[in-house]
Amino acid sequence: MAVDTPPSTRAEAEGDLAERLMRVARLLRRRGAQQLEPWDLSPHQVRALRVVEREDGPRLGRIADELRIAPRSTTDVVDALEGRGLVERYADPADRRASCVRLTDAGAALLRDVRRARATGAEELFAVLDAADRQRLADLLARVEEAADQT
Amino acid sequence: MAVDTPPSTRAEAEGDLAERLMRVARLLRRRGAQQLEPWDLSPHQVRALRVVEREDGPRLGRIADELRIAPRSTTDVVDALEGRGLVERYADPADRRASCVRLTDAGAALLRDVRRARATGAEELFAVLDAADRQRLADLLARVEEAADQT
DNA sequence: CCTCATTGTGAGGTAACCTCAGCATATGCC
DNA sequence: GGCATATGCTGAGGTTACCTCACAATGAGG
Repeated sequence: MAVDTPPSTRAEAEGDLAERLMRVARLLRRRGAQQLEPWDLSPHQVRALRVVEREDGPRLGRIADELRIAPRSTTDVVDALEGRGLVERYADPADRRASCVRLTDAGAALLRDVRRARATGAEELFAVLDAADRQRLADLLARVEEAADQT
Repeated sequence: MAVDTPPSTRAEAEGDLAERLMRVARLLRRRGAQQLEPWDLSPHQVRALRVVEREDGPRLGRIADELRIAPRSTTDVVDALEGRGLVERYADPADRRASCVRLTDAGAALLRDVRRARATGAEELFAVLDAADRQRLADLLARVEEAADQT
């Protein structure tokens, strides 16, 4: 059915590189998902926790922007996290309409564990490369990323 | 709140590489999603089309395995695709319980277009790297992928 | 032939999104 | 100050893409 599998064309080679990268990313994501299975957290929830940590006391709206979901949906995400005692809401001192969110001790600890588990998974995956090759890989990716930022 | 941002630790460096890769993958995915927006297809539907092309007449169950969804869900995916005239079911000649799925001409054409759009997006993203660097990147990724396959 | 496994699908449930309406509060303008 | 308008969050209810369970049709093995 006219499938051109020979990976020799120029455009094909680009697609190949992209697909390869996506496959490795998938491996990484899958490993990460496995790692955080024991905690029974969705990737989105972890992402929310990370935003809360990074922004240190963001409002719900801020979290919505960061997660690229509707403000209304953020309410539910934070509710779930708060229900598990991982974060807590507190009144924004500067605006009485708004609530801010911060990590509880349990949340901070969990985030630390998740991060470590993830790093372990990554380390495992990249173990085939020696330090120099890992550095090369990181540099190449950095260049791509940087160029994309400016576009 | 005790966030260790200095990216100098060994474990941090691994996490950094992984995150960088994920960020680039996200750029790629986002570009891809934009590209196939005009067709109003979900990533999953495109994936299903690709499976149908690659396997050339797979049963529904096969598609389910490939997409890692329940067989029942595959019925809906194929229904949607068939409703748009991108694929069609036909009776499996070897087993009268089963249906197989094949691309229509429209489906094949669409897949071709999507592939081209994607390749264009990838080319754009990787344009900062010259051919040699792209090759290096592909090789590094290939080594990681290959090692992971054997694990 | 009679039992048991397998294939696809109808029915109905759940989780994570969404939009819209509304309340409480802030902000800008006179 | 007083009032219109914008903003931040949440209740209500819808959509989508999954899921499990039950079942009819068919295949396969004793």
